[in-house]
Amino acid sequence: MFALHGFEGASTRDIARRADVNQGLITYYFGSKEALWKACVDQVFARLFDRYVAAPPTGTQREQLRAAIRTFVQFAAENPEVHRFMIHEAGANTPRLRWMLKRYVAPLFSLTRELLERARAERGPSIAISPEQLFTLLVGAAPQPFATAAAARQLFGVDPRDAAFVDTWSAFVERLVLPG
Amino acid sequence: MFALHGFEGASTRDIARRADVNQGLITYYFGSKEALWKACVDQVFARLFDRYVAAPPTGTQREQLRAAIRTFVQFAAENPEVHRFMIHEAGANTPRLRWMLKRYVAPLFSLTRELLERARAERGPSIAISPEQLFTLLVGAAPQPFATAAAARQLFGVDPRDAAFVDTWSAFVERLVLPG
DNA sequence: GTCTATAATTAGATAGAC
DNA sequence: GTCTATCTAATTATAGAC
Repeated sequence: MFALHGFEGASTRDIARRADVNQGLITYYFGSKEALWKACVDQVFARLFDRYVAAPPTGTQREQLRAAIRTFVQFAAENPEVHRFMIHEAGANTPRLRWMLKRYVAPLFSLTRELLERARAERGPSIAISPEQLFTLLVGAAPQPFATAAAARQLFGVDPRDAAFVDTWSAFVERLVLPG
Repeated sequence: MFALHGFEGASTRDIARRADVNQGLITYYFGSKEALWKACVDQVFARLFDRYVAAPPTGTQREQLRAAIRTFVQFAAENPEVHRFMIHEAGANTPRLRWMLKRYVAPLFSLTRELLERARAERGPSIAISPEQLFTLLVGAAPQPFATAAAARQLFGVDPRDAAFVDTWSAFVERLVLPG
């Protein structure tokens, strides 16, 4: 609900209804609407980090970078709400944004930067992208078809949730970062 | 306000306060909150189409495609709210989304497709991207640093509104689509 | 631990003075 | 055309029964 309607637009009543529980229980378990929101962010980023822990990268540095991109695209396909959380929150410099960036996004950027620098240090085709560009491309472009699935269906007549689409899209993003 | 907080999250009272007018005037001039939202979408897409009318593309088909990308990136830099509108609305298949897609986004996709196909028909380096991928890349990646400017400042220490940043970012997106 | 009931606030829309 | 005042409904949070 936060991903669909943003923090202000999502109502705790609707959230409770969707969860088939009483609205008062949100206060009982989380304390406030904001604490519930933070718990959602915690959960969704934990899902992302778990994925990297579950499938530790192997092979050359270039292969590891490619695998990391693929993992991220597949995560974005299954969890489009992460992108929506970011876009909803990143418009204004709120305490919620600073909390989410410091806690989750900045570490993710550091990991991305390290992967890229190691792949760059290797012999092979040159990689013409900065860490900031790579990260922005990943968090901006990779989740786009999944976060706007309703638009993709109406405009392109495709369903981004199809496994075939996810594979094709991931290959596309990988090729943007690692040509050849 | 709609771009920052989404349709449900933006209140007509706050909008009226920001415009230094009375809240009742929104009903007087627009009729409803939804009509005000549509007027905002009308205005912002008119700004985009005006830009293409003001600077009609010239040169080879490939140069025209490149110029169109640059125009779009610069528009996204100056109007980050368009991207936010899209992400806010495209999560669910609402009447508002269908209205915006049919009225503005579908025509934009058709134009993009035609530009790409004409550039493809020309001799020159091959362009390995489908119309759908190009469009998704443009509407997803190009506006990302501008729509999440607060995050870019905190994470990267750069201000996406700087003219130098916009130029560099546009060159990056152009190179993604048109290598070489 | 889960519920009903409700307090306090805020929402979009409207009525009517001027 | 712009304002104040207000209506109805929805919001978050709380109180208290069980």
